[in-house]
Amino acid sequence: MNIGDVAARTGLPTKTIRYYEDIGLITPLRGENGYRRFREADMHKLGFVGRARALGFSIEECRDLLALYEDEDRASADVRQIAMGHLDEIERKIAALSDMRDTLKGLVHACAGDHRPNCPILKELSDGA
Amino acid sequence: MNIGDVAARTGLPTKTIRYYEDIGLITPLRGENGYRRFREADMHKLGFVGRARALGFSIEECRDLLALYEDEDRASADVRQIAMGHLDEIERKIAALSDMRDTLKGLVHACAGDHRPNCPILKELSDGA
DNA sequence: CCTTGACCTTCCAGTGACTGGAAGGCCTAG
DNA sequence: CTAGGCCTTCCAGTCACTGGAAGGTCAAGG
Repeated sequence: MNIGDVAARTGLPTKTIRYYEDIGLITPLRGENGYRRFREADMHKLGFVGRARALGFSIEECRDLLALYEDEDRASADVRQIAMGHLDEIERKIAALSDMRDTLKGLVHACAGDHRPNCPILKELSDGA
Repeated sequence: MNIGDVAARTGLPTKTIRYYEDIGLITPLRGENGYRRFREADMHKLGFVGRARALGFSIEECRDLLALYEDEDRASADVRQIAMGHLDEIERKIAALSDMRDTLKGLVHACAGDHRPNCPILKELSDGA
């Protein structure tokens, strides 16, 4: 299979697939014409990485997860630890964003949003009161 | 005032302050020795940008907000629109992260996390079921 | 046989918002 | 006169791609 077919099947852009080869996540074969030749296993790995990325795992976490996936003697505890670390990270991001949202909501609510210059949003940014 | 004092007072790293000059957010004066010389107005702007960044506004949004702040004839509606656009962005990010969190939580919960290799997290990433 | 257009290749540069580090000038205290 | 703590510029790296240029390959149609 050529890269275009793999892109269509996995939903990943060809650029991204080449990038994943660059950084050693996958190692497709090469045809005589220099084209990448993907096996089912390569496709499968790309799907795996795509789903892990969609859950917000970093590339390095994806690499670790892939390694665990391919290790028949893995301990599920190792997988779980990566997932829990990532879950913590996500919770922290959500908390930070929620704080921003609450503050912003208050400011937007307090702002008349008309033709006049008076604006509590700018006042807050200016004073930090 | 030298950059170190400004950094201490605003809480921004010196590197960041120099970067903000690079991209034209501030324009401190220069002493005969080549050192940056910051006026109160520069400090004030840096505080403004620091607070806007803490609320998650992008640098370009900060630039626009600063311009509005310095425009006595601004309409508060323009400020409000920037803030509301950013608020939307934040809500979308929170929603995306919440989805990830929910999925991950379910998977982490389903995983025994012991010495055995069987792992629903890997299974999900592998199958996308 | 030739051309067209859709593929594929590599390589380089840019994104956002910094951050780290090297190499070197300036300034004050002892 | 030296030590150290400032300051300067410039270059490179981060993360995970993304865009684009220049060029090779392949299948179909004339």
